[in-house]
Amino acid sequence: MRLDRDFFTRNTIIVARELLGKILVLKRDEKIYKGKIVETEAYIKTKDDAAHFHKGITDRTRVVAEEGGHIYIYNIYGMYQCFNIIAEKKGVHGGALIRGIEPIEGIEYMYENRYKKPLNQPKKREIINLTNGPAKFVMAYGINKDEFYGADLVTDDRIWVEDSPKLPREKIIKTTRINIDYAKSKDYLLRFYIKDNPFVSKK
DNA sequence: TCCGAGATTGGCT
DNA sequence: GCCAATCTCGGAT
Repeated sequence: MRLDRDFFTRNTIIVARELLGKILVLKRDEKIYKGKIVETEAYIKTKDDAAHFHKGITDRTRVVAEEGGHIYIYNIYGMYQCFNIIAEKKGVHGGALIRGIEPIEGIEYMYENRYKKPLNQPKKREIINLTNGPAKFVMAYGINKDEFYGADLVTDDRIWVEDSPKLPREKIIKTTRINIDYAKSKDYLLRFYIKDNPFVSKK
């Protein structure tokens, strides 16, 4: 069952943590992609200079001002894109970066999108490498900014998040975020991942 | 096989 | 010039 508005319009940190274990579903050309969210990071509205919207909303980040459930995609390092789910009520700024996904359905499509060749006798390492990073699963799903920037996971008919049973507390690891050494907020414990899951980008 | 350094790349500020 | 990243290749294990 699709997560509704009430899931996304809560506090950013709660949304980021509870997204673990949920299923990101994409339907394109009658092809279904499904994957379990295994790693997230929260970017929050106060005292977080690692957040793109820290100094206020710009044209790049305009969707962050929308109500929770919208999709914020940004370009990074010229060649990659990262996928965030906006949280909080309209006008409050916060979002969760999805950093890792475990493929569940449509693995053959993900494999083709990543390696530009059909899936045939894949190595275990190749499967892990499909979706164990924030730009990797975006490439695997074939998501791009032009197509999905600002889309709404609550109402869109191409992409949504499906509910799943709440994870037990001991399966959730809470730690520091990745590659934000430049930020004063680098030591905030705003990264969450599922313990022992191989599709987590970094332990 | 694993790990670190270096190259890659272009929009944003 | 900087950056919510990734790939490749070399040398070490």
